[in-house]
Amino acid sequence: MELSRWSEALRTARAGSVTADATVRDAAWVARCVGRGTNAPLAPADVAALAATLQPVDLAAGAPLFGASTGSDPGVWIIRSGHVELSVASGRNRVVVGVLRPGDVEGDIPLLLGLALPYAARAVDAVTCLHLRPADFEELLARHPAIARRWLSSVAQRLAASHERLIALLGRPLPAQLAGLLLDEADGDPDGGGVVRLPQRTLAAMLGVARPSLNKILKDFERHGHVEVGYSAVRLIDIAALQRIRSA
Amino acid sequence: MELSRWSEALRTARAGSVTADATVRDAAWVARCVGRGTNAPLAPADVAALAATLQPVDLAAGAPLFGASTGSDPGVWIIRSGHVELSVASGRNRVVVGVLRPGDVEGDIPLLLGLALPYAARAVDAVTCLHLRPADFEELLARHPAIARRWLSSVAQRLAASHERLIALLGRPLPAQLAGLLLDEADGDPDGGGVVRLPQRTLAAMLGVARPSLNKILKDFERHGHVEVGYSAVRLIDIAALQRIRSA
DNA sequence: CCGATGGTGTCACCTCGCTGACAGTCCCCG
DNA sequence: CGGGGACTGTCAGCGAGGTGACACCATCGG
Repeated sequence: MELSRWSEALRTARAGSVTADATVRDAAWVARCVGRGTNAPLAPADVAALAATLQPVDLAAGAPLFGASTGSDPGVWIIRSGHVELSVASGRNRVVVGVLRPGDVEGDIPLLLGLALPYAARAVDAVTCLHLRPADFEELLARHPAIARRWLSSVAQRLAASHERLIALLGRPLPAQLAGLLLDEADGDPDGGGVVRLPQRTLAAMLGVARPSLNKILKDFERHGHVEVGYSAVRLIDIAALQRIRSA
Repeated sequence: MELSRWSEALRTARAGSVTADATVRDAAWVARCVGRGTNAPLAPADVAALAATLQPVDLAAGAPLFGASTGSDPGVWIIRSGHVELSVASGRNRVVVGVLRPGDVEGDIPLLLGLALPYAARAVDAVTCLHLRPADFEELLARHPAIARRWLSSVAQRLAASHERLIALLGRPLPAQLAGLLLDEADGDPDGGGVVRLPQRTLAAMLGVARPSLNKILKDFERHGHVEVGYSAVRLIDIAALQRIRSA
């Protein structure tokens, strides 16, 4: 059925530069559906309780979790400590489309849809996580109705959030789209304004826009003091101004 | 939080022609998330069994189900017979964004997200349906783990399908976008090729595109014998050709 | 049966963003 | 501590699609 494009990225591994951007785009959007923060299906207390039941997995920096090299291992991953990098092969280079942090839950939605994730995951530093094989996941849902109920809300909220972000992009001027994207994707950072740690190429792909066009707007924002453009990173300075531009 | 735009349509009832299109657009996309066919959370057998437990509701043609006049009645609606029209007020006219058919399930996702639907529903002909108030819905999920489990898959699939359709639109030439939209939204009709029963204005809004631009491409399709353009309806003639254009 | 309402078909003008290319800069790996 | 691969910054030319307006035609309620 039509859902198949969720994993088109992995299947169509051609290196053509046109499809490469499509691959990055799909993966980047799917990566926004990770269970995180208030949208995570499991509360920290749940995770602690489950750690006793389900075997934790320890990984050294650089070890792969799923995708490509591991032969695409289905199941749900729950990060307890460390960071995991989500990347997609595009041509002969790797583009990072997201990073998992402690508390994040990944893999449930592809499991529910019966599809593979369009990206590969690799431990950045030492990582501790829980891995639920599909059978474990089913048992978890069957034995803990309260968790199942929260998981339902979590899935709905995560998909709806991404859905809504996409709708908000349709048919708006590029500056408004970009401001919205930056605000949505900003990492809540220690020091005030957030940071978006993605290369301009990925940002452009997410908006379905050419990189030069995006760069122009970005530098424009920088000239007006709204953001600070760095290497593979954009720091948001004037949140209010960006919000104004978003809804212009 | 940002999910609020799901219902922005109803709240911001300004009649400005710019926002009117945004309203139509949002509503039309949300309407694609109705539980239908293989994505419905309930099998026909489930519905029959529940009919004994939960009070059915009968409505005459023209009666409102939810939205506007009923003061936005939350809950889940399950259509057993008849047709229900989903429409949104845009300026001082009503635009239909979708139609519910027997077996369709509507209202669960807004309930999970805690938001109102952005459109109003009205019975087109005599309608029989089941209405679950929020408490009924919770009880249904709590007492029938198997149904809860299927509901989880259903929600994931419906949102992912809409999500995926949106991604497929980004940055593609208009003809490809339109072909994709027509193929996705076509009503499986008795006689061979499907029909899309939406005014061009709604189609244009869904693509975030101006109506003249859409009309141009549509007439182009008609000239090539791919579709037949009617009043508030487009009949698909050459499915294969449209599929070719979609992935051009 | 008729008028109001809204849907469709089309145009000329103009803006926005794409194409494709090239130079400079930053990182990481060896 | 280099060197190659990515990433950023920028440009000129061009084409797709937006704007706003207008004429004509279905539909429906009275």
